[in-house]
Formats: sequence, C-alpha cells, structure tokens
Amino acid sequence: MRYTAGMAKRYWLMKSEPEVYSISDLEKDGTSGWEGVRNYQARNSMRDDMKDGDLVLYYHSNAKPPGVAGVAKVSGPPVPDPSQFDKKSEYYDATSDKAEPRWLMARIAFVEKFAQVVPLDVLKADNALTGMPVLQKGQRLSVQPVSPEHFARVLKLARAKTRP
DNA sequence: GCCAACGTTGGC
DNA sequence: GCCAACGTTGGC
Repeated sequence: MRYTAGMAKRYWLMKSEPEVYSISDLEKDGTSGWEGVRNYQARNSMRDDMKDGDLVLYYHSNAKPPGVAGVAKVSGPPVPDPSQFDKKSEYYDATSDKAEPRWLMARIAFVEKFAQVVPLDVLKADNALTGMPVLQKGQRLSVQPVSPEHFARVLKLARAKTRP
C-alpha cells in the first residue's frame, strides 16, 4: 500500500520488544492484535481513540539500538484482548468480566519495515522532534499519540537513511 | 545487570 | 485518601 504522512486522521507510536514481537513478525503475520497491554492510559487510547486506518510508528524497545523499525496501521475497531481470559497467559485477569471485558486491544496491520531502524539517539538529536513523547525521560507508555508533523519527520528520517 | 522513573497495590 | 512498598519498563 502506498501511503504518505497526512493521509491518516491520527498517528501513534506503539512499543514492542523485538524479541517478543518485532516488525518482522508483524510482516510475516500481516495483522496482529496488540495483546498484553495492562496500562489504563494505553488501553484508553486503543479503546477510544485509535481508528481504522490510523498510522502507527512501530518502536522496538529493549533493542540494540532502540528505535522506530517501521510503520503499521490500525485495522478495524478495538476488540477484547483474549489473553485476559486465558488462565495460562501471564496477562490473565481473573477480575475481568466476559460480558464487560476490562482490556480492549487494537488490531494492527503491517505497512512497512524500514530498511534500517531509525535509532532513538537519532530521534533525540533531531530538533524537529523536540517534545515527542517517546523522547521524554521516564516515558514508559506503550501506546502514545504522535503529532502529524512528528510522524512525517520520522518517515523522512527513515527515507534519508543510507542504504547498504 | 543496574537503576531511575513510573504505575499500582494495599495497609492504615 | 495518603503514601510506602512493590513490580515493571526500558535506556544504558
């Protein structure tokens, strides 16, 4: 799919540890549910604000180097996170009601894997990205809003990377 | 592996 | 409702 910054209503950044689920895993699977978020602010974003077609910066945390590895898009409406009802899952939540699930998750689809990760230190060094939430010290939120300007800038940095 | 920052829990 | 203790995140 061809896309440009500016075509989505809203932009997001989602963090994943690549050893757990990387952009390449998403590429292989095509789509994926964003299971295991147990933070209310992140859940609220997925439940209330993420809409079909919104574009997502796919961020690799706890990686070498950490940084934005590609782009995904929100696919369809939020759905209950199945892991909350799975007793074998580390994300099992005995207090969640099946009729009124506590944890809703976004579904996302693969869009693009960057030729090279745009590393965190490059993001931090870029004046146009001042104020971007992921760059703030102590920012642990796994689902974050991104401004259209910041999204476009990160895409540009990804495109500017020299190819091997 | 360390540890600062942060969110959640639970005693009171 | 306060806040200390605890668990987790995530860069380094």
